[in-house]
This record gives sequence, structure tokens and C-alpha cells, in this order.
Amino acid sequence: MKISRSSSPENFSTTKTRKNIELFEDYVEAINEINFNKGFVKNVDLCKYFGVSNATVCKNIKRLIKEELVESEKYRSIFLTKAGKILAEKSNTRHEVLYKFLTKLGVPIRIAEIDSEGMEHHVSKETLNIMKKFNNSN
Amino acid sequence: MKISRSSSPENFSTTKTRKNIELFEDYVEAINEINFNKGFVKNVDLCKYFGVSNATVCKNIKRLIKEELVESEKYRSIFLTKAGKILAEKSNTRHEVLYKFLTKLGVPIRIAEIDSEGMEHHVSKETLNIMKKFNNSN
DNA sequence: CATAAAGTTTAGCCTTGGCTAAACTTATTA
DNA sequence: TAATAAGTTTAGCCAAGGCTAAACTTTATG
Ligand SMILES: [Mn+2]
Ligand SMILES: [Mn+2]
Ligand SMILES: [Mn+2]
Ligand SMILES: [Mn+2]
Repeated sequence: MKISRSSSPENFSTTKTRKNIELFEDYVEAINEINFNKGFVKNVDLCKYFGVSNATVCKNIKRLIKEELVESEKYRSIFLTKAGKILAEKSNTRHEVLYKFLTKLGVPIRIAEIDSEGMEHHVSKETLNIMKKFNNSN
Repeated sequence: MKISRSSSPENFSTTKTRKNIELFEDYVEAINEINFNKGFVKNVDLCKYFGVSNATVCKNIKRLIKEELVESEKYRSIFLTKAGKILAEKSNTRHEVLYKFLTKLGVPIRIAEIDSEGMEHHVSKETLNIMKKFNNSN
């Protein structure tokens, strides 16, 4: 039982804050990707993407609307707002940098896909910059 | 919007599974650490450690007891079971390897402490082994 | 163009992980 | 040792993120 790091409540509260926007980040990323690939996004697309029920997607989209990341009229397509688009690009870039970092390190592709899906939301911009540098010189 | 990785519902369901044991991992790690430092663990110690209320700790300890990771009698100290101890050691090792990995990479200590608190729960054993190798040769 | 199929929303349920306030137990100290 | 302080549990609340079943809307088809 060796512990070289030190722990503090602030670490946990930062982690909690990051977890609170995790779903938003995943959704705007997904919406951006699906829209890029097929031109529009509907409830059913997100169900397939995440593997959850239509009711779950519907409820979560309402939360994204309240956060002004998404716009949608009843029974219609789902669009990112300006803020949603910005968050999507930022999240996608971070996810991409982390994924590439893991593969450059030697992590098998399938494992890097899985691990990065969870890890991405907890990578600070400082850590991200270091990973970016590593990617560019390896 | 460049995406070099590929996404699948399995990535999200694995991530969900990992999130479901995140609290258990943090708690057994904390209990192990506090016990190591002061010989016993009480509700109030965990409140300070995590920065949450006594009611929250009490409720979460009940969940750990149901999972047979922890034993405790009313108003008394909190102990890890055999399984709890094993999970604590495993989680601590993973946390420690990741933390050291980030610092060796050049991430400032304070940032590595924060980022590793969230990332640790999403690092597969394959990725962990690669980080371990990196640590030993850098 | 009427009906059937596909897709979306609503209603109502559940667990997790937080909180405060109040009740209860244990520990301290006058 | 009786009163007070400190610590723990219980009760009851909330939001997030899941689910199924049923109602409703849109799209496709005979
Ligand atoms: Mn992502
Ligand atoms: Mn993700
Ligand atoms: Mn940890
Ligand atoms: Mn943690």
C-alpha cells in the first residue's frame, strides 16, 4: 500500500463537475458526427449510437435543450446551437487527441476506443496539451 | 471535425459499467488509506476525505456493506472485508501507476492529482500495463 | 387516400448519489 | 455522574439517467 500522491476534497469535486457534463459532451459529439455522416439527426439515430431507449434519448435531449446546446421541434430533427457546436468540436478534438495518444503509446485500437470513451471527460487542457506534443513527436 | 476512431454502443456500456463501481473503488481506497494512517476509520473521516455530508457517507457505506466490501456495526468503526481489501489494493495500484505516468509525462503534480482521480476508473488492465512499462523506462 | 408501420413523446417507475433537519448514541468534561 | 458536545443514523427531499408501456405523430404502402 504505497501512496505517493496526495488526495483532497477538491479533487473529488472537480471530478464531480466533470461527470455532470459528461452526458452533454457525449451527446453533442454524437449529434455532430451523425449530422456530418447523414445530414440530419433524429431520436432513433441517437438510440442506436448509444444503445439506449427512445424514451431515454427524448428525456436527455430535453436537458440539452434546457442547456441551450440543442434545438428541436416536436417530432423533428435535432440541431446543435452555436454553443452546442463549439462544445462538440472541443470534445471531439480532446477525444481524438487522447485516442491517438493511447494508440501511439501502443494500446490496441479496440481498447483505446473503449478506454478513451470514459477517460476523455477527465483530461484537463494542460494534460491534453502534453499529449498533443507527444503525438506530434512520436 | 476529423474522427479517426470508431464508436459503438459497447464502448458506452463498458463506460457505464465502470462508472457503476467508481464510488466503491474510491471508498475502499479511502478507507484503506485512512486506516493505514490512523488505525481506524469512522464516518467523519470519510466526510472530510470526500467533502460530503455525514448522511451521504452513511448511505454509501450501507451500499458497500450490501456489496460485501465493508463491515460495520452501528455507530462503530468501518472495516474492509477481504474482498474490499483486494479491491482497495487493486484500485490504489492503478491510481498510483496512472498518477506516476502523468507526472513522468510532464503533467504538473496538482493537475495529475485531479485528472487521475477521474481517469483511473476508465483505464483497462492492458492500458495500465503499457503505462507501467513506460514508467519503468523513463 | 386510408391504413399500417415506424418513429416520438409522455407517464410512471427505479437506482444512484447528493442534501438538510431531526433523532439518537457515544464521548467529553464540569 | 450529569450535562453537553461530538458523531451517527434516519427521514424525507431532489436531480440525473436509466427502463417499459401506452399514446400520439409522421411516413410509407396497398
Ligand atoms: Mn467523446
Ligand atoms: Mn465519452
Ligand atoms: Mn483512486
Ligand atoms: Mn477516483
